[in-house]
Amino acid sequence: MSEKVRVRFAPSPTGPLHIGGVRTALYNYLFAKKHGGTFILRVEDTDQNRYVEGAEAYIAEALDWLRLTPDESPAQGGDYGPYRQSERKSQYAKYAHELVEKGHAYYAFDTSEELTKMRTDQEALGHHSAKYDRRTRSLMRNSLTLSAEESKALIEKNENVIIRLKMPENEVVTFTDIVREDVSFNTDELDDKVILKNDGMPTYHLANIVDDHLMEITHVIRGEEWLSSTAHHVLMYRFFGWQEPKFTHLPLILKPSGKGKLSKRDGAKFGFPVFPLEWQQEEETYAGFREQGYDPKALLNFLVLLGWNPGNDEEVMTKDRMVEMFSLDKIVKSGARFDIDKAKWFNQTYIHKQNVEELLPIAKKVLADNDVSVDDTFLTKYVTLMQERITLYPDFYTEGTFFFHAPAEYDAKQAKKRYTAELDAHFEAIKSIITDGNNEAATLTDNVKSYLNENELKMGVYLPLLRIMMCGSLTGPDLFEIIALLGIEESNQRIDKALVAFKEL
RNA sequence: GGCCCGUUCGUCUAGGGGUUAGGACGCCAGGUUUUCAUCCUGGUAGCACGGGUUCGAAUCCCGUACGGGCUACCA
Repeated sequence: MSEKVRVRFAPSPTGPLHIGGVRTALYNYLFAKKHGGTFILRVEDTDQNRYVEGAEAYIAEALDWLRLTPDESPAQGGDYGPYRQSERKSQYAKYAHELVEKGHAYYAFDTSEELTKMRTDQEALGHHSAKYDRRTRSLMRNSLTLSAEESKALIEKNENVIIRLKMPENEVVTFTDIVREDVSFNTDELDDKVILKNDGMPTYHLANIVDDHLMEITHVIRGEEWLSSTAHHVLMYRFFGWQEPKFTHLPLILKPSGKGKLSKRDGAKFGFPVFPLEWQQEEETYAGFREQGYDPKALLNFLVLLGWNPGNDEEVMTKDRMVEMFSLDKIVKSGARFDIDKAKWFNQTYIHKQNVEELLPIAKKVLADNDVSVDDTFLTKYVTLMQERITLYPDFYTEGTFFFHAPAEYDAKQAKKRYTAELDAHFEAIKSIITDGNNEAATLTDNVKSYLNENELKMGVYLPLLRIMMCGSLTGPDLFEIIALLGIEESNQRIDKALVAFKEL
């Protein structure tokens, strides 16, 4: 690649960043880093009606959490700013006018009522979803149908004045998409898209290509929903005489089951997040991966493989490795269904691979959120014990609650199966072993096991019972590690308590 | 409806004229673990359909079906 790569992630601040948007950002980021290029965040806030307070901050925070840090952005600036389209408003009109002058665009004055009427009229004639195009524009009020004087007067009145792109007649527009290769559209099928709105703001189509040109974007990597309007974009580049960037349209992320692309409400419906961070809007809370205890690195790893592969069997990759392996031509063409089980597996795998030291502050916070505070020595041992038993970070509490609260109830079925009052004397003996023995799990294991052996007692009876006494059920890490960590006093108390409770079962 | 894009195990995917169609998640079984989980081993399951082209198609072509996107003064 001879020119310096510049790519942008261009979300619209109309709500929280969707997981598909995160993947788009990731691919842009990886491509930029792979080629030593620049990753730009540009906020496309040209629609004031859809602007949502806090959405831009959300996007920035999400990218930060995922460490997808832009090189240029509204927050940090750059040589091609401003990076918020609302702040670039004054620039767009002149480009729209340039297109009018060149005969590639025209003014239109139709009210929304007139537009609706045209569509229903066309519908009556048997034309479904009629467009404002080469066929219908002659029926409407615009600078192509009105006299120059009439148009001028209407433009000066400035009511319902917009600029539309004029689609050429019967031309085949072909562009190359890196994923899909050649894609063609006939201009007769394309509508005259509005490029400058009545409020003076550009629509996406104009703003996007003007900014991409001004910001010297070399590669446009965006969702497949833009594929259909790319012909318009390409035409505009040609009208302006600008070099067009290379296009890559990403397959969409689909619902885990059923029809359509993954949407905002699917999170609640399927019971998993579709947003990186939790988001609240109008009394509704949308779950976030961060809040549910996903590691951002694991999320990224899961996402990178949803629609791309490194060309070999590698799955667990660091971000550096992703950068190294990334290439646009390995992007898959078809949509990918979102599978939360795989996301969980990645998260678990990442937790297993982490150093205990990295996990310490995370576990500490999870425990604190559950009103549990522990000292560092305990925490280190606890995390070491729990690390391989955890899928999501909150499991640091839920998988080990018995460490912090003595069991309130016991697995009656399993206890009854093994317990009789005759066993009490031996549990008293085990208590004294715990009391006498040093506090190492290994020593405890040896001492208790040799006691059982010497007295010809069954391990399969005493050990499960001892576990139920400590944990309430037949789950959890190594029994003697638990006892060692709980300490002599607490362990013995649990035995006493259970011995009483077992008789009631 | 029209235009555009797509279709390999349930899911993510590799493979692009000759492969026992490979890997991963999930699921199932066995082993390890006094338990659960982890871990290890094995198994399960797929080329949407119909026509061509070819000695030979999952792979190339056409059609059909199905899925997706777009069809706003939204992005």
